[in-house]
Amino acid sequence: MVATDHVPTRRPARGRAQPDGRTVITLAGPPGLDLARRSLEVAPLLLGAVLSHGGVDLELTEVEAYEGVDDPASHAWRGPTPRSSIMFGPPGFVYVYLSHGLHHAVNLVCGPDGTASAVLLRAGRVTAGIGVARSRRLGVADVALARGPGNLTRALGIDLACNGSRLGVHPGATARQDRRPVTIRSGPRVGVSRAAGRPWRFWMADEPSVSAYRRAVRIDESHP
DNA sequence: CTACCGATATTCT
DNA sequence: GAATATCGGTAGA
Repeated sequence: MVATDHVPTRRPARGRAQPDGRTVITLAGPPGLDLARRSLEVAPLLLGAVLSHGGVDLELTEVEAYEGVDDPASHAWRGPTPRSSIMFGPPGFVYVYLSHGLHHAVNLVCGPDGTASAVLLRAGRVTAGIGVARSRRLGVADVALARGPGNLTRALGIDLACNGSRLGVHPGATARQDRRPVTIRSGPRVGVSRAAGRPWRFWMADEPSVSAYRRAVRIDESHP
């Protein structure tokens, strides 16, 4: 087998390419959205913001905040590793990881450079490109196209090739199309066993695209 | 509602 | 080398 010594080139996902070859993910958020704030502050502001990639737009309906070295549930808890180092860098970048060998999950890096803070994007409602999203999620009801972090990335065509790419942020380019006031609820994060008591999950009330809560199997309440 | 389990990169010991 | 994991689909009670 003749293999090249070069780094294998991943097939780029659809979307505009950046100079580094990765694809662009954009975010249209509310006025005043500032990813340099800590994730706990940013997370609720992201509800209603519109994330775009791979020909699909979706309105975020469920997110979770993860802090860094102070948050036992964060991948950054034990300090930087090759996987988590992106979270320790400047805000406005994208952290993608592979979960359980099967699903990708996408986070937006927040907080000042040198701190680790990120918001996991858990669910959204598709507002444009629904045909593309359906083709990536065959047989799934529209309301569930981006329900759950793994399904959200699948609907958008986000995978590890997006890890470390810069987010195109457009604050003030809102976001919600209807003017209905949104009720935001918060509660414990999904599938988290350490620091399971922290109510750092935020979602829109009465929103059918929000994923079901699942408590982690193993619970360690010694780190509340 | 709960339980199981696939499948694998990354981290931990 | 072993354990873990920001999960999701399915089966069964």
